[in-house]
Amino acid sequence: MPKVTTNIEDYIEGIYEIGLNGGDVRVKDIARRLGVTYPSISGILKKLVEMDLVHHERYGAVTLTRKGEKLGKDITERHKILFDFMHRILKVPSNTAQRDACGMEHSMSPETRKAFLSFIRFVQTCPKGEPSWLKSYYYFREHGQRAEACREEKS
Amino acid sequence: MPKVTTNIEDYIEGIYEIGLNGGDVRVKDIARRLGVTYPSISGILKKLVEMDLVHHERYGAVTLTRKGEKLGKDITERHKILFDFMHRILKVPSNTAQRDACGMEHSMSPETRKAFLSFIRFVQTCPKGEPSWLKSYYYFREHGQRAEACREEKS
DNA sequence: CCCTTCTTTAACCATCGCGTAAAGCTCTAA
DNA sequence: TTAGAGCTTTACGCGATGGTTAAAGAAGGG
Repeated sequence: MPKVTTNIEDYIEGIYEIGLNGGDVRVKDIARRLGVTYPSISGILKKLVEMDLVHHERYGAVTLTRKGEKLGKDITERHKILFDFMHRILKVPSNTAQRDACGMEHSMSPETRKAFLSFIRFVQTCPKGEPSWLKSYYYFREHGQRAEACREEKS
Repeated sequence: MPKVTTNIEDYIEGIYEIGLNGGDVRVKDIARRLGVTYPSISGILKKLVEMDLVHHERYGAVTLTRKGEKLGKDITERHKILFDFMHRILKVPSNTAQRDACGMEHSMSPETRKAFLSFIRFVQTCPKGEPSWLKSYYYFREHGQRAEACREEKS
């Protein structure tokens, strides 16, 4: 039984996201998204079927099994969490955050994921909008030292 | 010229960190740290020499070139930054944070790295010790909703 | 100077991840 | 209804990666 490599995860993620658009997921769609040739996809699909991650019969559309669906959703969410944290909170430029998330998403444990997600929610549900401490962080990063406001923070 | 794969990075990181203990870095040290056999190291070293990342002559000790030193330091720091953020700030358990950092360190751009580092410094240099908003985050993560104190935060 | 320990060489192996060429389906449009 | 375009699969091959074992060859301490 083949192992779930990062490449496999990328394929499953791709298939999952193509599926979100509605409509069948065809070999050509996957090939286009991943930037490889049709035969490569055929080969990978064999492996994915063997691993019980996708359903696929000759010349048919590709669908994720329950297991594949779970994995696809999982990776997609890890990606989104990392991206959101880096881009929306750390304010890392969008394309950089995307690239980094693509690599990092494969190594994120469920525990870390939960911690990041809570953090994002914590920031985004702040009743006052962008939290003051976050503004202080941007200031700190920009100027190399703390703003005055930060020192008045309540305990 | 071989590419700098994540594996190569792991070897360089390993060599760099062994070197920090002082004393020569020998093939056996690297083998023990990376959990592979001596001949594997000999093989890899050929590649690392070719890539101008290490100096090494037959039966001699291994030293990093300027380029290798830079890379080793770089990766080690990315690892540390990720680990510190996840463990010390997000409070992800140490061993989990270590494992995640090992994978994620390879995909961290300089920009993201700077942002994380600033964040850690921002938290750790808080004049009042652990910032109140961070306590609020732990509370939020634990209880699924914000503590009262958080709503009183100053702008 | 010998013996242990370290290191290297040589040969080999299993995947992996992709490609090309060519053949085989499918489905549509005339 | 059939021809052809487009999609998919098969067969084959390739180069890189990342290791292994077996055995030979240095180094160095007693």
